[in-house]
Amino acid sequence: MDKYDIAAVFYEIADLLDLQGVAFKPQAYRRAARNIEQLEEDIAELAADNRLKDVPGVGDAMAKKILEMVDTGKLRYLEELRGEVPPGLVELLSVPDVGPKTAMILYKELGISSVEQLKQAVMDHRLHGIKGFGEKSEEKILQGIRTLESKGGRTLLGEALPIAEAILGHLTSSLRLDRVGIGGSLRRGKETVGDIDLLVGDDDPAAVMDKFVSYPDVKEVLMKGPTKSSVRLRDGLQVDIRAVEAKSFGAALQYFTGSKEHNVALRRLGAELGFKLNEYGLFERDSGKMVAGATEEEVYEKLGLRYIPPELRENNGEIDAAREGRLPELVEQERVRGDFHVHTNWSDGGDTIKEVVAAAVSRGYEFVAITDHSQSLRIANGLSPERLAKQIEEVRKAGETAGGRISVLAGSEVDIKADGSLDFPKALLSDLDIVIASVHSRFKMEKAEMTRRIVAAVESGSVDILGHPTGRLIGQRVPYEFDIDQVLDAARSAGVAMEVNSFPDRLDLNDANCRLAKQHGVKVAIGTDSHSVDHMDHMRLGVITARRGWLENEDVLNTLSGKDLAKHFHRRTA
DNA sequence: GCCGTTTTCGGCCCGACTGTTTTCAGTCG
Repeated sequence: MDKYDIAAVFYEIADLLDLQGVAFKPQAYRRAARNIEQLEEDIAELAADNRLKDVPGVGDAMAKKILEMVDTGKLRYLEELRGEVPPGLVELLSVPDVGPKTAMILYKELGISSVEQLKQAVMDHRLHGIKGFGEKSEEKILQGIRTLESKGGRTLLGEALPIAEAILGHLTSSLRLDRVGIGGSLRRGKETVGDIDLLVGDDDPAAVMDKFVSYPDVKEVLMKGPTKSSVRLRDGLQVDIRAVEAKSFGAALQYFTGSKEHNVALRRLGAELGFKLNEYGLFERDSGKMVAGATEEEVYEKLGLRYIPPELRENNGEIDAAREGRLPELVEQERVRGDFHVHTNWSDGGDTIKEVVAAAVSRGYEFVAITDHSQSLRIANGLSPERLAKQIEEVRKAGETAGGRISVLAGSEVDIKADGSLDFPKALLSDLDIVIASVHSRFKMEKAEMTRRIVAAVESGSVDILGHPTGRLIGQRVPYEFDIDQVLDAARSAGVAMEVNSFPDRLDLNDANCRLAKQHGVKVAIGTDSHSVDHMDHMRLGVITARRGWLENEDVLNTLSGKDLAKHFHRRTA
């Protein structure tokens, strides 16, 4: 069993103990599970060295259980617990508004032990007679089940962000709000979010709550109080808002941005320094005196830390780095000088080369690469060698027309064929300014074969960027199987960059792999993979993903000036 | 079940909101 298996066992134990009404132990198991998941070292090795108790939250009892799992692959204690709790009850906990207490009552009173049975019972109004359950309870639970069924999944960052911004616009259209912002996983830039969290610092919160629930897209008001409200939008997305006094805005923003793990670590640090940290501020424990809270910056400062950007707040080493002054200077959207990956109506894009160039100019870019598909991708109207040669001329002309305002790069997103060869002859590729190579077929290859295929393209001498390197589509398609370390090593030797494809359902490389690329000494090139000029705004999603991967300006080729860029890609051999 | 400048027992984050309860329990974040 690896660390994830062991953590999963502990999470399940926590749920089972919760259902039995056991206090405190569930938190202890969850805390240990979280720390086990984040271990850098191999847990079997820790076990062999008798160092399991070095893991925070793991004591004698849990160390023994981990040993048993490492040795036998099972845990008797878990089997026992499962025997005491009807199977299926854990599943009930996934229904919003059903917690351990409710789940146990439902089982004892009505024998319910699955979501399906619960749904049936609610429809038959069988919850009615039970003490503590009324009409509203049934309605709420039914709503919860419907939510679970319809939106079991999460919402893409690229979808949630514009919605959050629209709601903020609605609030500020008629109210003068000094301090207002997005919190939660959306602010941290996670690739998907479960809901949208908004925060307001204002001394008239009631007006904000009224305005909030009047947003036109609201389908249902889940709760509304003087400082806290929740709504569900027509598309099923839940939005929470919270209001605090202006003097607490920074502390509240920090608190509601999370992550939970980051906050736990931060509060612990605060406690060590004699402070109490909550959503209202940072307080001296003894005197109760407030020492920070209006801004996030001062909260971090008083804790002896450099300001930690939201994208890093995952308790992945950022707190130590902030204390020791070695946080990365993360790449910034303002430093992005161009887009490496844009399609036009020559293949499957919607707009002309001229329109793409104009869109790039209007975004203040210094360069834009025209990268249409290659001949094998028939479905996308991929270019034949002849058409590509013709397109290169067109691109050159567009560049001249644009004058000195922008450099227009002639490029291609060339297919990596199943045998690892490229979809255009080498001589033609050498006429281009920039070549992205991508896998678009035969996704289900065996791992070693796929690795060879991609490495061959990287080492071809014709490629500048590996396009959407893992091929995943968020929530739809898993990455293809290949050895990413091997590909990154080859890319480093060949001077090939990894794309961060910023299309909302790709974000490929993802955050963790961005960090991995940097560790391998490989640069990253952000491309929007735009199929219409509107898509070019997705650049920010790629930047956020790179930031979550701890990347700095120098790690990201989009920050290079046109001149340095030419130098960078010139190394490609013909 | 873990942890300790509160150190081997007694805490463990806690505030907001809802529904049904007539003073509070349960859930969520």
